[in-house]
Amino acid sequence: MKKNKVLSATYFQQEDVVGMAKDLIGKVLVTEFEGKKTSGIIVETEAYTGINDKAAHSYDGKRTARTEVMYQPGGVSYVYLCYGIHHLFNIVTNKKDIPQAILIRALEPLEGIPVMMQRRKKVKADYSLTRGPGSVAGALGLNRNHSGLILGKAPIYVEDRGIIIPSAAICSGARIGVAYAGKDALLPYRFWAIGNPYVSK
DNA sequence: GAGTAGATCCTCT
DNA sequence: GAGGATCTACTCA
Repeated sequence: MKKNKVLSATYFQQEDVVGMAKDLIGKVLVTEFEGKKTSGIIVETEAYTGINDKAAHSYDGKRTARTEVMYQPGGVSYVYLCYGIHHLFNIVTNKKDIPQAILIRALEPLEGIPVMMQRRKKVKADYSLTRGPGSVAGALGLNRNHSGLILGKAPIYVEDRGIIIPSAAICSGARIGVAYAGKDALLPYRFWAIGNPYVSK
């Protein structure tokens, strides 16, 4: 019986953001809000490498009230409202003052599926429940009030449940929805588990 | 099945 | 005042 290991903040303070984005595939993201526990296996991520990355909010060291959490030490949540509708959940990584983050794009639901369906106002469970970053945050009950929370304990944490995704089953490619970033949009900073139905097309 | 438009509100200029 | 790290539904074939 494998022991579930909660990833500590120091894990997220490594310098290899892209490597961590890949490593997070197969880990389990857990939230506990209003006494309701929801969790899912991370099956798709994107790395945002901060000041060098035109697609990141923190490009060129831009520092605003919104991006301030990205400058914190790794292991902090960054939740951002996009298009007035969707919340996107990120994990801040690297050391203090280095604004890098990993966007969680898709999960495979494990626990609390009825709660997720309720939050997403769905009557039947299908693959769209946690496919896409806006859906993930919605299903887990995250909103921008949860930005800046420390990961590693309730209500938000990431567990290693011993789920091994072989490197060969992880694909990488260009990111989605960041075409405005020019050539930076083509960087292979997106990772996903091959063949998983929850991964967006 | 593929392509396109609309929703909707916070944030920065 | 404009635009965004998106999703869904609807149209057309």
